[in-house]
Amino acid sequence: MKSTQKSNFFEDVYQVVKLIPRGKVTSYGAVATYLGAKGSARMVGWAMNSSHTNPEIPAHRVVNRNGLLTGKFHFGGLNQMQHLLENEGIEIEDNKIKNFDFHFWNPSTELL
DNA sequence: TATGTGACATCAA
DNA sequence: CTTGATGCCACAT
Repeated sequence: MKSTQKSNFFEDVYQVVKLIPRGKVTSYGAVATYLGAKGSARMVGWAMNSSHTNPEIPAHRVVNRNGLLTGKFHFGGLNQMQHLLENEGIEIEDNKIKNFDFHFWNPSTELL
């Protein structure tokens, strides 16, 4: 167990993000709290940064606590993230998700 | 071992 | 409304 796995933390983040239903979004802090790393929302963002090696990670469904698409600059195009979200039925305005509360998917509550 | 960094969160002014 | 500062934890060098 030293060469087949990188870090459970990243893996856990990926698992949770991949479990996000279509048309739903979550926040870094929510995922961090669910993983037990409460207060370490940055770690989730870090994991997302590595998610580039994991094409199965819908990172576009992970936004900051304000529903703001802070990470869109890391996508291929600046509109890529917004387009993906809009494609799932989520409305975006000014780089921010509208009805964020409605689209919010809390792993600690929904996933359990 | 120590230092720097980060797609955040939260508070204060 | 905006900007600045601080805390947090894991990873890279």
